[in-house]
Amino acid sequence: MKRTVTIKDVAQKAGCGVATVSRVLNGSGATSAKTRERVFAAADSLGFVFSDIGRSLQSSRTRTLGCIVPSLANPVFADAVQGLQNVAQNSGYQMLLACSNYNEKDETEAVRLLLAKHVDGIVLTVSDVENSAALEMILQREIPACLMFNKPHGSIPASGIDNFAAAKAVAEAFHHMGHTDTGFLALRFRSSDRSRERFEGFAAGCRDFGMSDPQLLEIDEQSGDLSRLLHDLLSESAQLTGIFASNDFLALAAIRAAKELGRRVPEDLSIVGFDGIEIGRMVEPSLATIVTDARAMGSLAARYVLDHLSKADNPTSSQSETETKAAMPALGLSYHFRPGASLDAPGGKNKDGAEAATSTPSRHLVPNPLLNSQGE
Amino acid sequence: MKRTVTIKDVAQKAGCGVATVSRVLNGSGATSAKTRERVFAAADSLGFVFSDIGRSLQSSRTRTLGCIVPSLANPVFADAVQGLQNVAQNSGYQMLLACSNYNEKDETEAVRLLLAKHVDGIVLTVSDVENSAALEMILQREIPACLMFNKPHGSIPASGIDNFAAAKAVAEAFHHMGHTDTGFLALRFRSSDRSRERFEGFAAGCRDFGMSDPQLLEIDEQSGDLSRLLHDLLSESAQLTGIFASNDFLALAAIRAAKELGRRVPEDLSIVGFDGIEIGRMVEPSLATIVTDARAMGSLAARYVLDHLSKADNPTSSQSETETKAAMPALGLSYHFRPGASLDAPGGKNKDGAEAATSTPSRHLVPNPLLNSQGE
DNA sequence: ATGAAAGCGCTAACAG
DNA sequence: CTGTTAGCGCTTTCAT
Repeated sequence: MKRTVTIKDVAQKAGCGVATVSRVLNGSGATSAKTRERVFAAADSLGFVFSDIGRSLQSSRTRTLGCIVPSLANPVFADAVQGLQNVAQNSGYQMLLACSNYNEKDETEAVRLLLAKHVDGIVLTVSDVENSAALEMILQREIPACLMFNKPHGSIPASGIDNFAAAKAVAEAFHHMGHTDTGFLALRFRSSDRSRERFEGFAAGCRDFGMSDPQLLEIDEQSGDLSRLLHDLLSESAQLTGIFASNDFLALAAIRAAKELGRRVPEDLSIVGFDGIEIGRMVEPSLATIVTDARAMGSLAARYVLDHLSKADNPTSSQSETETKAAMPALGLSYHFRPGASLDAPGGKNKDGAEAATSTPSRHLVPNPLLNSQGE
Repeated sequence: MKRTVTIKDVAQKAGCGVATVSRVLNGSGATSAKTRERVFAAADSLGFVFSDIGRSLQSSRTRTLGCIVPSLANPVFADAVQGLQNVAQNSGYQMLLACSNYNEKDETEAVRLLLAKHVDGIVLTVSDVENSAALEMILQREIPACLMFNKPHGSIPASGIDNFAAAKAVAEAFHHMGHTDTGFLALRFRSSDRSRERFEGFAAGCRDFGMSDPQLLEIDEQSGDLSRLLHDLLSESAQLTGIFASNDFLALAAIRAAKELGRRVPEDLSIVGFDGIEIGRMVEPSLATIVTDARAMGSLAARYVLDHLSKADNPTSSQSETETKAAMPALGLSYHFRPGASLDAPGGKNKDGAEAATSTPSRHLVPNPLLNSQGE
């Protein structure tokens, strides 16, 4: 690897001091036209680029955001990262990305590394907000941060939707179709607060609508392959007419498993997902689900963090004067229920016809000032 | 944001010099048990973490890999990044991720930023290998790098498959089903060397099998929304019985568009994709496609780069003595054709029955020494 | 308008 | 065994 060209090299070639080079190339301080000329020429011919690491050491800012998601295999997270990435890029920030692989050890280690790298802010999704060493480290360091998909924690806000309410809307949809015996299907139930919130909301909804309590169908990630586990689970709960899966991925897998078991979807079993990934609209039957805007979650979180970088470093920041440091509520995003062929009345005898599916009144809009028309 | 705890603070609290702290915490050099004790205690109570930026400045290594992909919205790239991420993480490297948004300007800018941040290596996918300012910068800096999805360029290897050959296999599949009039559907044809290679391979295959030359159906990304453009394109080329889309995303969109136009797939129009994303197996009709292992492309590229970091910095490196600097071939990966319901004989009268689809002899295995059983 | 020098956090070389 | 110091690349006073 070629030796790096430093500001010294440029100074030497231009026949001036390093300070002058800095001033010229940064447009700071006054310089004479002739020096400018020589410096530009020298820098150019040498292919000089400022070293961000020298710069960072001096300024204690890295113009880098850290991001931690469980995995990129789930499009929901990939989308969120994309949203974050776009915002960051447009603001001249780079992104250090780490995956927690759904486990807390990697999560904590990732934060440690990001802090060591002195990222200016962090956007992340943790498995359990209430019990995360990673979050504690962030809180202690008082570095600007924002959660995605989770609930707010301490002074750290969260961009996401109201999982509880959304899950309740799913119960409503099932009820609307005449279901009473349902199940909630979850992978990593214990270690995912999102999963738990959705279950609670669903259960509450079922109670509200006079349905039986949903049965918890939990999949232990470690014990074998998903498809076999699903087969077992579905066989054991043949009495259920509807299943709410904690995310679309799982819902899709469940549909496949049900089909393999010879159960028709939705005639024999209705299935509803959560997330609203695009694929859901292309599969057969199309997937009924809660649609969320993962991309927006990423953008919103990124914008929040960028807006809260230390004032000194962020002169253009639009921090509102009225904002208090104490309360840090959720950055609420809208969601809505998307009907799909995977949900019908038990036995497929939906009397209302196709219209019934779309009549469920479940669009929830939460105006968000941070989300402006400029998009990302 | 709380002031960062530095090695000096620890030294002061432990009542010793900074060098001692460094020695103790890094396990380098000899130290007495009592000092060790005090240093650990001090560091611990202060919550000290080494600053990578100070370290990097001194060592000129960042333990960071740069990665540039067109977008994360396409699961193919998300998977590749995931593969890269896993390898990097396991080797103690972090990843700076940038998206080029399929345009060369962002691509070049991203490289500039990564170089400024002094990443130790770069893994990327460019739109056009033959004409990439980004690649030139990398070449000039002589920083370890590896391409993904592209062809090798100069001394930069590429992990990927043989697009030309794979596309030829698609022609074979069409021919096998009795198609003669086909089209090649591409988005961003001009700016994607992958697209072009696939077209060339497909055209060559068509010639080999005595079919008509495939018609090039090009979509100009800028001129309106995809679905309308597809409608137009499909309407104009009603005489074709088969379409090969340059990637699965496009294939899926084409299927949808065809359906909307009232054309049955595959009876009226067969469609084949490229990439083998998982969704393809869940849609209706299931998508015939070339299956590639994007994840492996990422892993392989990462491993290549890690193996080629400057020897001095990478004592454990397993660089082969025989490897020459001159030739830099492709890091070939295997691919295979996956039959699907979206491809049938014209008119849906496939005489061979379902078996025909699977009989296409097109599995290509390329043993790769870099890809060991340890996975990522 | 410009150069010299301090200092950001760290490691390595050199003294003791 | 341990402390002192130089220097990594850069910006920023402070002189000139």
